[in-house]
Amino acid sequence: MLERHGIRPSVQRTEVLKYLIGHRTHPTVDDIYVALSPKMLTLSRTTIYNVLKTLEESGAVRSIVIDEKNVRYDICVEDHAHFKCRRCGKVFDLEMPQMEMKLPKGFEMENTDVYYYGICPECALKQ
Amino acid sequence: MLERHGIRPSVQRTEVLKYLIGHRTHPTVDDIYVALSPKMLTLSRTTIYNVLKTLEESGAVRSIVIDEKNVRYDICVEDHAHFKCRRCGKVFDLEMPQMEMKLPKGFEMENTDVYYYGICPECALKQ
DNA sequence: TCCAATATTGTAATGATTACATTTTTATAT
DNA sequence: ATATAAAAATGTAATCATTACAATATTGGA
Repeated sequence: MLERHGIRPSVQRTEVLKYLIGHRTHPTVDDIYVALSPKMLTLSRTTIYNVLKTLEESGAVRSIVIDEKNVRYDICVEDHAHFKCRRCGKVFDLEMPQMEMKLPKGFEMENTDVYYYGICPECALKQ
Repeated sequence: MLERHGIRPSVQRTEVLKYLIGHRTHPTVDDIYVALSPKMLTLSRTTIYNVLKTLEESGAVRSIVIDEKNVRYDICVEDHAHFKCRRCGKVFDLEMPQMEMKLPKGFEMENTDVYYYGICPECALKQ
């Protein structure tokens, strides 16, 4: 998969990518670092930043900035929307809605981010 | 307007609100500070943060987090979308699109943010 | 006018991200 | 296998927006 995106595979790149594939929870840099560092004793946070930057530039992952201080990463790069639960904080992938927009003359739109906020099913049941 | 939102009017609150009403450019905290501090010599950045927090909590303004490090503020609190020009960086208010979404069972949606990215009319003409 | 509540101010702390110099690893040619 | 040059990883220090907090100032009502 790395090679398909023109990225030279290294141990660190492979592990970060594997983590993202296995954990579709939109982890932060720190989530990834905390998860991987016990197995990779010399792993550095900076490396995670570097790897994610490389992966994002090649289009292998996508970053999402939803309502908070730190950036999250998503292995799913197809067009989709995100839902953030304001109770538990989890971020879910949702289908992109059909949108009918009247873009004023002259605006050239390239892409769209859609973020929903509310309560997720699990938290809704708890109340 | 402040009183309508249950906020005690102070010089600082009034000036920040006036600035937002007069500058619909989605300014950052720093934009506001740089603009107002020459006229209010003792003005503090912290005050701007405090004022904006108060204004946002009362629903008088809305904050937007679009693709960057610092938060922007918008006096227009009605439901609308935002367009960010990737060339000049300006943020524009746009009409909220008609959206037809299939929200999976159990998700309780409260509000939605829609962000467009692309080239604004002015920058499109320049090229 | 006085007093208590509230707001403002300035400094210091926080915390995510980046810059950068050093070390390590990798791929290739010898 | 060895040497070498390019690329990647590492760790420390810097940056910068935001927040915490304590001190000072302002406000509105008794």
